[in-house]
Amino acid sequence: MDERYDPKKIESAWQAEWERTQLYLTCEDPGRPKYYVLEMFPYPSGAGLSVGHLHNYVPCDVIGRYKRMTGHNVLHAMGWDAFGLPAENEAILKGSHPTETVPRYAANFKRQLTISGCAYDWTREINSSSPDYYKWTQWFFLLLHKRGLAYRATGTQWWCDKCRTILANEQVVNGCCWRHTDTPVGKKDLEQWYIKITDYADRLLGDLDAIDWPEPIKLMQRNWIGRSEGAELAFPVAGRPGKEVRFFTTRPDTVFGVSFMVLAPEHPLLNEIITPEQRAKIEAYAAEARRQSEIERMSTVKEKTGVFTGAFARNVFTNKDIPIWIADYVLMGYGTGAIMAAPGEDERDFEFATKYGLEIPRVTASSEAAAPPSDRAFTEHGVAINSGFLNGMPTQKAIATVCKYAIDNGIGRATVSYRMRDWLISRQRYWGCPIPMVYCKGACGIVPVPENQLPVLLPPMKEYQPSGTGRSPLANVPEFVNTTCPKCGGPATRETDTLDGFACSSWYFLRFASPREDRAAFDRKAVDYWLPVDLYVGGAEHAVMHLLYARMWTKVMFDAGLINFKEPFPVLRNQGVVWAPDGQRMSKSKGNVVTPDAMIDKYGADSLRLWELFMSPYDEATNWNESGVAGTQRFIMRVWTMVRRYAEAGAPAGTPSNETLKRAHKTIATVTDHIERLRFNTALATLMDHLNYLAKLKPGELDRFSTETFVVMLAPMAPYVGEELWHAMGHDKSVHLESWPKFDPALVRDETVTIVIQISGKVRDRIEMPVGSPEDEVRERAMASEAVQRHLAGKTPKKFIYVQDKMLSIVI
RNA sequence: GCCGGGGUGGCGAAAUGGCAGACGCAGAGGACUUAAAAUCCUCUGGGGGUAAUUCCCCCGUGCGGGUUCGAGUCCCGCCCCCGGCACCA
Repeated sequence: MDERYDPKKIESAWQAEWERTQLYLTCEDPGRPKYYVLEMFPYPSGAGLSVGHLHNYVPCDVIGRYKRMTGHNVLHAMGWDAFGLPAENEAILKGSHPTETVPRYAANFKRQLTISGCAYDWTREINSSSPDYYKWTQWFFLLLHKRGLAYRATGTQWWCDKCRTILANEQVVNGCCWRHTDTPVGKKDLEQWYIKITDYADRLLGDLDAIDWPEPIKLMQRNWIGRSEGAELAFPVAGRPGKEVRFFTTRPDTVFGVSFMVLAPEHPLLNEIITPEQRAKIEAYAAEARRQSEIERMSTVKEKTGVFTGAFARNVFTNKDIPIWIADYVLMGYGTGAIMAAPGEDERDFEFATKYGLEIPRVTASSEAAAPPSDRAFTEHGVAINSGFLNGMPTQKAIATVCKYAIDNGIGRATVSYRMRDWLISRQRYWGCPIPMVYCKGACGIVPVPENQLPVLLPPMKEYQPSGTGRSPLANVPEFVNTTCPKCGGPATRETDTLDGFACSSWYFLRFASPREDRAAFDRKAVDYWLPVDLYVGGAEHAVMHLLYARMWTKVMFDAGLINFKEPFPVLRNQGVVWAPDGQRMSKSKGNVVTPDAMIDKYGADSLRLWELFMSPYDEATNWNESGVAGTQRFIMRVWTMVRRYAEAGAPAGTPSNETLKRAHKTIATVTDHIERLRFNTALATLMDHLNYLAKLKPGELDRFSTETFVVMLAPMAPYVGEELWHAMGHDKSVHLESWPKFDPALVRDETVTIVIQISGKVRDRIEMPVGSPEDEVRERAMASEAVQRHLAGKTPKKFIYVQDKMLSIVI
């Protein structure tokens, strides 16, 4: 054993050895419980991995190694989320090509992960942009299509001038493109593919209750799905037989107070109902709303505006004709694109009615006797007034009564509305998975590519940049576009859009179970064995989109009988963001990316890993601070010294002192508990504390049990040093194949405890007592204390509160 | 504006309602050394009392209240920081 710790020397040697012995190769083994730990797979960027990435990968690696030591068969693999905007945009920016950059960047990530000592089974590496992967992404799209969950629709979509492409609703941030936050988006009409995720809204919502996820993430998903109960009703358009305005309301009990209606400016009914005098004004307003920057239209501070259509609807409850307006605050994308306005009970309707001098009936009050406030809407639940057959009913009952009345009279029904919209999955981009659809020029229409013709290969293209026409660059490749109809054999064209990158990441967790399977997306037996994922870890920025899409696809697969579970990730945790030392996001453009390479070169991979674990709770955000790495390196050197002293003393096999033994068992108990709860920082602190004790022992007192269990517990966190020291202690087998040490509960228990004595809540003394001492004995000892007597100052205690083995509180 | 998370020494942070600051970083002093580095030892929230760094007291977890024998932790009201969402009928 070398006198000094030299990370460069041991790290490359052990890497080669682990490679040679295929230490991390994983196979199904029915004899052992499985454990599948998965990090959200990264997009391989040219900036390389940062120390921020490792704040996710190192803890997961520790869990993987720990679980292996506790007898689990662990699946821990890595892949690349390589298709999509980020990879394409980065390649464009550098004037290179994603087919060249992606493999290069991925190889660099792999190299960085390997030198960081992360134990992945690299034989399972996957890449979402390789044909043997995206063949099955296409297959899943066809599955969705077959099950009626993929459909084509014309949508008015956001358009970014800089990206020269269409954006999904989710990609519009504050009215600007999410990638060019200074570029307000415009609009373009296109026919595109949608995934009917709304069909799964209720299950996506309901099943949240059964999974172990951080509550804030669940809440964000609930809010995103945005379920609201209410009624869908219809009022006829006055003087237009057969025409009606359908609308959704959460407050059907206020129908008697509906004094006007508002349609979205894009509402298709408009053209048929507006009066000639109003047409010019309406069209100008609608054009304005459409052209308006979304910042303006969505601004909450902006005063409400609207235009009267000239048309009226018949409120079938009051039998009054009420004016129909349009306003940009009513959105076509939610509900039916039309609302009933009950200005007495809704704040926005109140504001609108006040501005335009519309009637404000009052139909809800806190009680039948009370008058509603005159200066604002009464939005709370209460009692119906001025409401015909609803009068006197509390809001809940009135809602139910109106819903029943609506069904009986053919006006509408109780229903549920969702805020979540269907997933627009088409991208007018080159770097994505081609959508396997064909448009027959004959009579067959839209025809799916037969499964045996998959994959539809992405054609090589030199000039792959968005064309700026709104069409995908693939439209410029005639050999790709022109094909024959799979049904009739006649001339046909291919779909030229590619799939949203989120499609690739909606099933990749299945692929790791059988990554080389070429007859199916996955091998059923392997998936039955490995899935669902036992621990899924990633950033909170994926709270809604990725995690909702992956959950939905899983449910579709379950429904299709392909898998036997409904939730892909029963346990989810979020790692905290590591900000740059300056408190900003690490990015290449800001020049503040700290790479693991630099840290490994300076301190060694194990020191870096320990600092990643130690610097903060893994799920909390923190600023990167290099000075701590020197501290964890110092810790490793002290462990090194301890083991060397142990080895030089001839690896004493003798019995340790009672105190040493107790400390060793307590350390095992605490470290185990903290790792199980992913409290890596305190797990390591416990080991440091234990080392502080062991390092003070004389060489002959350093016993085998304490020293060996220490190294075994350190090994998952610092795999190189763990391995080196384990071998230095005379073992031949890898430490990473050892069993996690067990503790003796009898040795963890203490015989005596320190009991805190408080007087009026202030600590005044501490006494040592045998564990389980009865209260009267503790009281007696406490009252005998000189400090207690001094603070009592002759007063008689009124009351004693005793917490067993912890504290005695004296109240005076 | 709404929703969520957070605010503890010079810094990163500990603490099932029960000894606030474990474990580290940085700093100070000392040992070793010709010297330095490394290493090891000691000290390190603020204020005060005392012969006493070792004994004792007071204050202290963003601010103001409250519950409790006891609050960093629970409740109410504010301030600030971070993230998400944007008139959701």
